[in-house]
Amino acid sequence: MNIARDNDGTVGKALSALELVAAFERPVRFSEVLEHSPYPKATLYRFLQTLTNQGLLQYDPDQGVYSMGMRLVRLAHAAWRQSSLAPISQDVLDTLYAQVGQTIHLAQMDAGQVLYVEKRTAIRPVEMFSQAGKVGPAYCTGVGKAMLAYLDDVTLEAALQKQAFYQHTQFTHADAESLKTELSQIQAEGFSYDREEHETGIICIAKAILLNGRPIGALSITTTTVRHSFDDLNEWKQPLTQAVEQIAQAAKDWQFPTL
Amino acid sequence: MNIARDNDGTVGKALSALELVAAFERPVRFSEVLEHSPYPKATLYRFLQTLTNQGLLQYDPDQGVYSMGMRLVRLAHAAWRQSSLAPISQDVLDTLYAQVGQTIHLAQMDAGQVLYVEKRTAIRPVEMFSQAGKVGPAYCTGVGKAMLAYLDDVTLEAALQKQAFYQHTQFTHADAESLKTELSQIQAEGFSYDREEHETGIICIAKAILLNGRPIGALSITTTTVRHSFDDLNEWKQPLTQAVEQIAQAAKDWQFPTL
DNA sequence: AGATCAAGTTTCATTATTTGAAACCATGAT
DNA sequence: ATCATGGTTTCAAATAATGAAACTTGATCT
Repeated sequence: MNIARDNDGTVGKALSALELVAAFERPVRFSEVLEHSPYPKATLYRFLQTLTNQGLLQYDPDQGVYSMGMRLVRLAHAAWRQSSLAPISQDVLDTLYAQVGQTIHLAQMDAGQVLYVEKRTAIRPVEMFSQAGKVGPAYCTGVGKAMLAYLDDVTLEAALQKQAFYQHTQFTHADAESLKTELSQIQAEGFSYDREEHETGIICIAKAILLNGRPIGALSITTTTVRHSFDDLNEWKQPLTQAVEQIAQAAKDWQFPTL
Repeated sequence: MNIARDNDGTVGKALSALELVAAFERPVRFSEVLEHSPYPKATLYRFLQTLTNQGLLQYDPDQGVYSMGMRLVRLAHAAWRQSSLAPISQDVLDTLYAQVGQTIHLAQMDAGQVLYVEKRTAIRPVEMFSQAGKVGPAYCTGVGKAMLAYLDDVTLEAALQKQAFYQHTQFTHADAESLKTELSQIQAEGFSYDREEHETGIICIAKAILLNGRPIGALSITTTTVRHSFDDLNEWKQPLTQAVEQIAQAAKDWQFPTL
């Protein structure tokens, strides 16, 4: 959905410094960040200072380490309510889960990657953030391909640029060409499949959620090769389509609650 | 925990523009934001453009509206794992909830406000982000006062400055002086209480989670006046203390997993 | 103790970015 | 056709960011 996200101005650079800290999955020292940073010492230092001031990072003076700030959680809460499909999809997901009894994922796109915003599983209903906000690749997941299939040319090219095309399994698409061929097929058919492209034994059927022709998210039903065959996936087309349409309608209504 | 967060530089200003959008709880037009903004048209316009480029906002060209971007959710996910108490507290919270059977809140501090990061309730285990990331006042909640009580003078003053002291009920602290008196008492006693200060009928006992003398969060057990008296709250002192100590220990261990 | 070294912090002249008034453009209403 | 409204672009002036180098701190070694 997003195109460039290159360094435009100071804000872009500061945010890229924030991502550097995020990349570590633990609190980090200044020097550790510096090693991975393209910025000179003084510059990076000031970035981290500013980000800390702003609450996007927090600094522990005892250990001299930086970690991600809680302001992000508050902002994400706003993002969640304001523009994720999750809050308007709760009931639909519950119904769909009751119908099919398989793992369900609701995802959106962020910078060419898949971002999971909600799910339903057999174990522990939902585990807060540990689940939401997770990212995954687009080129080898059902939801990812479903959304890519409906992107306009410019956005698609930008997104393809960012795909790693890492060969997770023998079925993973190896390059953009191969993927593109499947994308047009997905668009024609309306459904996208993951045929053990991401993980052996895991398959899924997915469908994009469209609003005015643009993909605003995707919904998938996942299962294993042990429990189901590829053909079985098609039996869920009807409930999946219904759920997708309901979410699309809810999203439309949400756009302008005031008008 | 944070002090200033005033406009330092371009990053600070851009983020304050982001907050403007967040304040609306729906997608907004440019002109709506402009009305509430201290910045001139062209400047705000460029801020929103930059933020959109960076994925902190998203723009819907059909409706011409901005809303919070999904990159925030991804960043918050990192924040959540890296520096919230939630991931390391799961087991402790489960145990505590099993012991007391009352609503439990785990909170941290952000810019003088209370930020709820995890909870346990009777209904629907947890509701993802709709719960996490919520903010509340510090001056009239158990967790808020517990944390305030252990802040150093400078940080405390900055935090008090931000309290609204809105008179929610007849028991709400009306000013900083009155609150300060209770804070020293809380520090002496080690426990903080909400005696219907935020909402009539709702009471709680809370305790700060300390690391090297600094409050890194707080834990509370909430109930109602219908079910329990003020004195009853004290029966939870022991399990509450134990839970707090376990979380503090876990936080200490987490600081340097590599050493 | 003193010397050595690494990590973190500050300075300041240079350079690049941001700023915002005003002009411009697009769209829809009168 | 004209006017308003909301949105977008321009460009010289004002401001903020930059980064090499100097400095401070604190830990480790001799």
